[in-house]
Amino acid sequence: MTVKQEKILQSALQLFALEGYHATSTSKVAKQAGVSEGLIFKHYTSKEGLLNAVVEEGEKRFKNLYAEIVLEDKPRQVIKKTLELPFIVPEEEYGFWKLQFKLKWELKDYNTQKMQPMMFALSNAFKNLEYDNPELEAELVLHILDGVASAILKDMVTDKEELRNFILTKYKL
Amino acid sequence: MTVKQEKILQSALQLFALEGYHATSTSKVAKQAGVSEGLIFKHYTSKEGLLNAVVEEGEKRFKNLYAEIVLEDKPRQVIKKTLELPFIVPEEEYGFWKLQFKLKWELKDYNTQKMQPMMFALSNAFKNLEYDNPELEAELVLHILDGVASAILKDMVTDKEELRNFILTKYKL
Amino acid sequence: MTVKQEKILQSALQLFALEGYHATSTSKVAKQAGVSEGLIFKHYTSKEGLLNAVVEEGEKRFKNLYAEIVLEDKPRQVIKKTLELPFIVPEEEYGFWKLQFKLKWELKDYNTQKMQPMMFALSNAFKNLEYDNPELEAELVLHILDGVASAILKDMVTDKEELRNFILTKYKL
Amino acid sequence: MTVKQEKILQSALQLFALEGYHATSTSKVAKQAGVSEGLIFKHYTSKEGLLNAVVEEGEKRFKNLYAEIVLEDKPRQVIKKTLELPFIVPEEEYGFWKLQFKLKWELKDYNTQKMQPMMFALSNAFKNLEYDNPELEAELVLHILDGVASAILKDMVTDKEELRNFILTKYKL
DNA sequence: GATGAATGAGTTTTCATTCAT
DNA sequence: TATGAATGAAAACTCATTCAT
Repeated sequence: MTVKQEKILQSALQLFALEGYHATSTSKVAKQAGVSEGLIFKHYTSKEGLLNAVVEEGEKRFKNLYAEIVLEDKPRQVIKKTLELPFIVPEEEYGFWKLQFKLKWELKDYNTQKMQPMMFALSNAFKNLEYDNPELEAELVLHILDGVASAILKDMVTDKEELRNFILTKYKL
Repeated sequence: MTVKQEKILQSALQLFALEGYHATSTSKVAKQAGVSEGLIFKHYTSKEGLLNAVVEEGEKRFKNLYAEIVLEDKPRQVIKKTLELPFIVPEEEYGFWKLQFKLKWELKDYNTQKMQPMMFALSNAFKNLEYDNPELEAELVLHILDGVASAILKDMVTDKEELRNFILTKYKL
Repeated sequence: MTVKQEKILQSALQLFALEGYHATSTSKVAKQAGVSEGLIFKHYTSKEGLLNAVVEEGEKRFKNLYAEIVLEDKPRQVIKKTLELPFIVPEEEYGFWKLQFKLKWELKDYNTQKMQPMMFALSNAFKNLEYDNPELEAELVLHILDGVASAILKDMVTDKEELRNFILTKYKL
Repeated sequence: MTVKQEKILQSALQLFALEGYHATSTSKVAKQAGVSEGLIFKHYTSKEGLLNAVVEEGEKRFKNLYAEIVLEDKPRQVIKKTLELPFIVPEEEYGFWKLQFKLKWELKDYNTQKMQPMMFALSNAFKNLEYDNPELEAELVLHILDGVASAILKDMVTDKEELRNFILTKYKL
């Protein structure tokens, strides 16, 4: 991965996040990356290829993010860490995550399996805590996660700390 | 509003929902609507104008949808009806609502005030039920609503009835 | 000639003068005239037909303008009146005359014969005044007329009165 | 400036001259230049950009044309060379100059300062020759220049040599 | 006489992609 | 590896014109 190749990926990430995949032209990406348009195709073969690289990068960061959740063995901690996820993402990364959420709607076949390991970890946690319906509890937590993260990324949450505490208290965490 | 003008709006709605705004060309819309491409511009001045018309239509339906929630006076009912929203939308309308969710991400300045009346109705309801933190309770309900609706529209919820009952039970409704 | 028909002609005149024939769309003309686009075609059959009407109107005014020159019998007066022409046109009519000058360049076959009667009157005048080369004198006067009128219409002449006197003095008129 | 870029400029020049700016489509220009339409926009960003390039080219040739007049120090020669200008332009260049005259009417803000250096040279010449009103003499010469050039370019002058001699004799040159 | 909905061909412009260097 | 000239297809949009009412 050369410096310019990296530059392209970063620019694509930023622009796709800001304007959406379809609304971003390869020429814009090239300009922002400070490279020739041709180079994008040398490195990523097509615009879609570039998108895939961006998505893969997303997957990597995704895995990083919930790695410790999946590995966590204290059930309370699993739930707590999941619900805290949207609050611990640093603001510089909002653009990146916004893109991931955007792509979930924009792409026909955006990998939906991604959440499976977390689903599994959560329902296990609820099982250990002897909740009546661990699977549904897990599902609800993921929906809350999604709803809260969406709101935060769209800058609709004014007091994040307050919301976080409120949610954690609700779940007695 | 002539028949053809209506036809254009319907086609735009459908295609924007299916493929996204940027990925849908005006020529496709025209073809699907069975009209000349020029007519789109006669009636809606630009592609963006057409989008605005679609968004306005969305706003209308939105208001319809939560009209009875806002007018409801029994606090339990306000909350119940809100949380049931994603489950009562008929499947034929999924395309339409998918578009609205998509647009929230795609548009630079998608009207975020839209939820204000519901926010107000909900926090009032929680106040009447003497919850400790009615505003935050209301906010959380809206985030759940958003998360659940997203999941349903993306066809990620296998047993909707089950999920609905589970959520209502959680809130003792 | 109905009121609306007149309105169309006036608007066409103004817009063709301001922006040029090709740069003016029939829809603009209709809008400015406050009529439906269809009406233009009812009355003038085509955009070119409208142009012809404008040109004919131009010819009429043209004839009016040099009518008294051609009829004038004192030779000095013929020359004087010719050279004074650009200075006596009222400023409200500049738009109209600008259009005529523009059309001379824009149209392939703008009637060039129009000047013939003046040419004739002028060379006669110079003949009577016993100039050596009356035809060429006449031609030059017409070129001066054209150059001066162009400059005035393009708003390049700051002191019209001064220029007028200067030219008349030159010709001892 | 690549070969094709040059080709585009030449074709534009020719077509704009022949048919006028507004009446010439970019596709025509591309076809005549033997390039893809897209290339025009790569090199000149817009149709107007192409026009600007054409105008600039005009300005260059313009400067060339009167360079030696401005540098001339014998006052008689300054005036003579000015008035001879329309007669020494080779016929192959008529298309080009026609365009320049056309544009003076077609463009909203065609640079009118262009004549300033000649104006200056001429009034200086007349001052040196102790004419009563050097500025107005200069202005008149420029109007004559404009009128005569217009007539020649519109092919309205049958005997150019005759006219040239006549004018020069008038000014005793 | 007048409207305005509707069209089809055309216009300017954008875009992803290729290729010689 | 990297450039940038070049393309062809498609995009958004305009325009003169027709026609039913």
